Amino acid sequence: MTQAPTTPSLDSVFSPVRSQTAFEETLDRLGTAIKLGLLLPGARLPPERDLCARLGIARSTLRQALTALTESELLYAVRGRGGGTFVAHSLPPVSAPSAALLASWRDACDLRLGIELAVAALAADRATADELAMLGALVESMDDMLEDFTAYRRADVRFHIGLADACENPRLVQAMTDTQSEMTDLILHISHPPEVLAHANEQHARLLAALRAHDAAGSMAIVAEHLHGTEHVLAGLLPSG
Amino acid sequence: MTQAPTTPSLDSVFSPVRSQTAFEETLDRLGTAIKLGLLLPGARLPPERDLCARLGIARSTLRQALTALTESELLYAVRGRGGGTFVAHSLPPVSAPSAALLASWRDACDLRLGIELAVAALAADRATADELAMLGALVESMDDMLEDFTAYRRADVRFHIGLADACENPRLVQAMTDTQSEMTDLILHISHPPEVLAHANEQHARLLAALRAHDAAGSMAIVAEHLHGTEHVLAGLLPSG
DNA sequence: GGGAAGAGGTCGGAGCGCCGTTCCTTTACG
DNA sequence: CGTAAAGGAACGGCGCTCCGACCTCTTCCC
Repeated sequence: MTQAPTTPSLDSVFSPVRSQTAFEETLDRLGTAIKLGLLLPGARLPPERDLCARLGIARSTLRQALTALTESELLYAVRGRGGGTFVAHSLPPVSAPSAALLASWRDACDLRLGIELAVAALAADRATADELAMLGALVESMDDMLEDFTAYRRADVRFHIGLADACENPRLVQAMTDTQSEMTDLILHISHPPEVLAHANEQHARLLAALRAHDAAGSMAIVAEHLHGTEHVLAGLLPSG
Repeated sequence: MTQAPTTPSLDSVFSPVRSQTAFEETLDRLGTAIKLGLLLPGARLPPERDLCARLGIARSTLRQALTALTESELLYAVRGRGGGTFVAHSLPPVSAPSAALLASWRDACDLRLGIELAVAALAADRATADELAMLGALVESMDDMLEDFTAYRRADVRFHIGLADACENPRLVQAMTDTQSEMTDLILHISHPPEVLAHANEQHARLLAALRAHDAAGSMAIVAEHLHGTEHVLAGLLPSG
């Protein structure tokens, strides 16, 4: 029973099935949203009883995650009526990238390339003038953040997720969020001089121009260039390759 | 506490966390691999004791999945030394696409676009001459399958996963497998006249030529065209949009 | 012929994650 | 001062999963 020509790897079929628990997944989702700046410092989460319903989990499970995040000082809770759970105002320093991530960040970059290319191509068709205007305002505001990398990075994440949002496809938004989160530990740990940020933001502006012109191919080319830039920066500054 | 400009959807952060069980995931993985033709009719699975180790689950859990697949007549078991679990020779007719899939297939197409674009771009750099030769042989053999859509589709899946394989990135392979599996129920349920298949296979050949020339941009353009083709076919033949 | 080996098939118990419910405590509002 | 709205805490139960030992069938090989 020999395999047909071009035998695809069955390794992927027989690779480990590792299902995260509801607790782990919740912890990851909320922690990532905070680190990415999707949940801004001081923001209030929905009440536990509402949130657990939206997440489709039991309140006790949700509380495990919230407790863990509180102990990590990413959240704090205020009791009593009008209270709630809030994102901490001063976040702890980001953790160093894990060994696993250092070993596989190139693979993650490949996935990111796909998502960003699709988003660029689709947004060229689907983005409304309003959405493009908002993204344009964001890019302009980023020109004033070149000295504050944390703020710049938060806006950068918003920009890329905003592009996905303009595609009207929740799964693309999710995929974009995932890739951004996977790379952010890496990105936050290497130096980004203002000139580099300025150059990157110029690419943002050029991308918006291409999107306004409904130029899918041009948008994709700019995005590819944009990603190659960060990839080279990472390759140069991270241990080994 | 108003949101910043270009408020990205927090819906994705607070959307349900639905963790599949190990049983469900295993069932899905194996069932999909069979339906996609990754596991050919008559192929023998690894012994249960080996397989559960590779999958990282208990043997009893694996057996639940195997039993379910046997009852669905996708597998059959042979006892005794030299026995094993085998893929059925005559597979049951594919199930009709679910309502959920019919409602969201366009979203799935968007994801597929991303994966295929990334694979095309990266394979233009990374595919070896050997890999391209094997894929070329596969494309040639597909010219003889224009009348047998089941066989053609199996080879088509192999081709696309083979491209991902050439990128040397297991995660891309996995992503490609996922997208192929998500669309295959749809694709198998609409008519594909030989002329359409011939045209699609010409695009395969053109793609290989572009890959041989290390022409990433050209490869991406061909892939985009290729996917738009099937998307239009689907749009024309599926209920509503 | 008779093991030994290699395969699927069966059972029972232990652990744990998650759920649902109930109740408590704190605080603000009227 | 009571009610409402929030977080905080405890308990019982269920289902999934794991582990391990054992059984049954079939073939190979001495």
